[in-house]
Amino acid sequence: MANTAKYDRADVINKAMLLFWEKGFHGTSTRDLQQAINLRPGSFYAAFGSKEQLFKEALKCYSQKSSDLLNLNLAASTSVLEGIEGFIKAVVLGQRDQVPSDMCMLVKTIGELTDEHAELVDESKALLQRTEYHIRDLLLKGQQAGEILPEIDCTALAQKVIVQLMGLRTYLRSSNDHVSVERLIAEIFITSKTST
Amino acid sequence: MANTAKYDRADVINKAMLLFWEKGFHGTSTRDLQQAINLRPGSFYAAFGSKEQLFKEALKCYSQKSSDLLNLNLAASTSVLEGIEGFIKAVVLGQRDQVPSDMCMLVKTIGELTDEHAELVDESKALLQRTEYHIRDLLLKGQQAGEILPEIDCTALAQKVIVQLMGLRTYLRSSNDHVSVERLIAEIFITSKTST
DNA sequence: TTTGTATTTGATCAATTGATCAAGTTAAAA
DNA sequence: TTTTAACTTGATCAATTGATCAAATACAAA
Repeated sequence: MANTAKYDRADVINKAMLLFWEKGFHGTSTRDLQQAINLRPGSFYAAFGSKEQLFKEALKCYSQKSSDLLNLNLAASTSVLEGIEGFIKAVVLGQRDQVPSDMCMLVKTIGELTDEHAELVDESKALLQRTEYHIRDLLLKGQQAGEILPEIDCTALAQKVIVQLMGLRTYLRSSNDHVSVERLIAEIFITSKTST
Repeated sequence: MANTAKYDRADVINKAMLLFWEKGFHGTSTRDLQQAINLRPGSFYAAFGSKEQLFKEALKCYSQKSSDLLNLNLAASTSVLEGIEGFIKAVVLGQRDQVPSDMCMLVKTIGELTDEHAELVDESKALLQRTEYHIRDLLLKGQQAGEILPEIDCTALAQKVIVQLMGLRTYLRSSNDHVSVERLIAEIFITSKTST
């Protein structure tokens, strides 16, 4: 063996994620990154190989943080539906100044990039799909617990949730209208809930 | 007077719009543009001043095309609600292979760009808001015509339409699931329509 | 036809891009 | 302590970026 790396890989990826999230793939130069994470080109390319590979790691990091936030809201709630709604509120409204962009990093990525960076687009799509399946499974659990009307198709409802998340975050970035967005969030599950 | 320009400005802006829509602001180089519109740098900068100014013109062009499509669907329909729903279907599902991207160019722009290009972000936001107001006014007209339940808030419904448009176009780009998206479109006005 | 001005052309600019590499430095293993 | 392999550093690369400009060209007005 020999020398050991002086940086914390997870921390470095997290910092890169925040910068990519804010400025996008093309809007972030490798010099921006190297400065933000305090690595010289040699270490940078030894650690990640290319800007594209680091971006892919950043996407995974972002998705993991998002998943953590969902689990946090579930743990703090007494019902699945309440947990998911708490997650939606947290993501769309709750952390606006703790985060570099109102919009979803995965949405920003599939919006920005073309076939030229197919691997990054595909990764973003896959991570979005994973989130959708996660929410579908949670909804099914809530349905079994009697929180959701038995005639509701939870696969379709999960799709609706993802569409609302995409739409609402983008709408908020565009309009900055908190009040209306809060109302629109409250409407998402209104016809699916069992009356309690 | 003297020499006259050999290009059609509207045509040039339209071609630039299509390229910007596909590849985004940073993903499109001035050389890409100059080749696509067949203009040498001198003519290019004499005509548009900068990449940013041409992008702004492209945004306006995009929004005008979108408005034209809405009016086309209204003209082809017997009711306002049918016209708006036709527009949504056309935008989200109907022209997927006639257009360089599934996603809305205005959404792509506010997603890609930061304060560094505030003028372009603001222009995109303004054009999105104009569309929302346009739809709100149409919905009010439909409500006066008895198509929409009198207790419905058309301002809120117009917001909902914009959110769905943003969400559904993005979701389709991500999932490629036509069938589900078609179902989600049908649900938009389901609780607002008067029963006929 | 001549004149004068607007347009077109292609070379070129300085800055930035993503990435490479050899030399120097560090610390674990022998 | 010596060895050795991994890491760090900063100069540097070729390519591309947005943009400028002088010279050549073309056309409407005189």
